[in-house]
Amino acid sequence: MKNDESLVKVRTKSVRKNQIRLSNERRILAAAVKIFAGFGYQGATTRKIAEEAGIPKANLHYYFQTKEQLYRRVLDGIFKDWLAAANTFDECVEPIEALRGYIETKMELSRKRPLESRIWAEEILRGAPLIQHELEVTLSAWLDTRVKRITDWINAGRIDALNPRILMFMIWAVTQHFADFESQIRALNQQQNLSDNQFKEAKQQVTRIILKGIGALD
Amino acid sequence: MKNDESLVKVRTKSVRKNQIRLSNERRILAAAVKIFAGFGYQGATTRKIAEEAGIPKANLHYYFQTKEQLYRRVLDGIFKDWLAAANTFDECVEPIEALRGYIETKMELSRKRPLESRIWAEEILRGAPLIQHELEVTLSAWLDTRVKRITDWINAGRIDALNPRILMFMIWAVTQHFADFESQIRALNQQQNLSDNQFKEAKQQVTRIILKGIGALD
DNA sequence: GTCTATAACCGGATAGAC
DNA sequence: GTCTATCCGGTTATAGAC
Repeated sequence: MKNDESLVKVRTKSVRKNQIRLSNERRILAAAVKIFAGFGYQGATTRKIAEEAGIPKANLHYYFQTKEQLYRRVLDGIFKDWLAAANTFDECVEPIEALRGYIETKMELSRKRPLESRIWAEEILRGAPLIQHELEVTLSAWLDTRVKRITDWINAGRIDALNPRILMFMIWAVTQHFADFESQIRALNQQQNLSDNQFKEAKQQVTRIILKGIGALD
Repeated sequence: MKNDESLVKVRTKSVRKNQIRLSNERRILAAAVKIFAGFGYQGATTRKIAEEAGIPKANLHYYFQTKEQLYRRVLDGIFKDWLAAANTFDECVEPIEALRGYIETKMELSRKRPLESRIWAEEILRGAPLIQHELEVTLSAWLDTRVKRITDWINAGRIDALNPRILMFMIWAVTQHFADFESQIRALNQQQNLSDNQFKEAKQQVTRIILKGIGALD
């Protein structure tokens, strides 16, 4: 009897602790995304992140031992989103629909989660010191799969003959630009972020130029 | 006589000093471009820059009182190059030639001076704290001029109806991507930078897709 | 699990001799 | 104009009381 009770207590306590840990980790990770995006890896300080999360700095180090560990966790989350954005691409058979869906998904991602895009961009700018291996293995394999599909479309005469990798680079470049260079776009738009209508127009124009440019609309 | 001699001496000495100053400033600025591009503004240290320039840290501070002043000088140089890249654009009458020339010039700039492109990109990523005003005034006026020309082409039916600003954003995004995301491209190209031939292919494909995409080839 | 205090270190900038 | 030594402020990370 006594044994059972104490077991229950231990389990209850352990569950609650896990909930506390999870909830605190989420708070910290959300704060870290903001601060890393705003100041870069070097410019971000654990003090700023802790302040943003509303906890003492020491608590942050209790949950994430080092700044680099925290940063890696943030990058991992972003990488998963990146790969998942291709779902639309894979589900569609037609080149027009697959590419349109992918471009629109990436544009939406830039609109709704620009911070993550900027953290990714900075990591690449710095030479991808922490994610180089992931790029070479996981992203490379991911890209190969999509390259094959595009090659099939070319062989079937559905789109112009072109280098599929360079097409993907173009799509990444254009869509992520709206997140990564947001401050420049704002400065060139009367100090206003693009309105929903302006962004919709951008999305449509980007999609149309690329699809027409590769002969998918011929 | 004595007076003349001393005047000459002073002038000679002054000229030599100016040459020393100019030559040292150039060394430091070149080193600063490398280090700022490789580590970002926060990650770059005056010690690293001084080492790269082959001088003691104190000398660097003799020529540029603060790290921020040095960084501003670097940014100024980059901004001038950016604006100058539009010369081809302005010299050509035909939309095809003007845009082709501009895209190719920007691609060449990404190829030959990727470090500068990355410094610019990081500054924008961080919200353009130091160059916001230049963007709002100088770059904005620069862009307006090009927007007018594109609008004329649209009205003359030479290219499709589109938002000229978004077209320019697309061109910037795609061309600068080859400098800013070089490490990602390398990881997806068997850990090799694009060869001259690969880059040439990229340049041609980028130009073709955009020109065809906006109906300039119809 | 939380928090205050602090150790250990590093970076920007300068003093002052040469 | 050059260089060594140093100050000062800020950063990561941890010790140890609660």
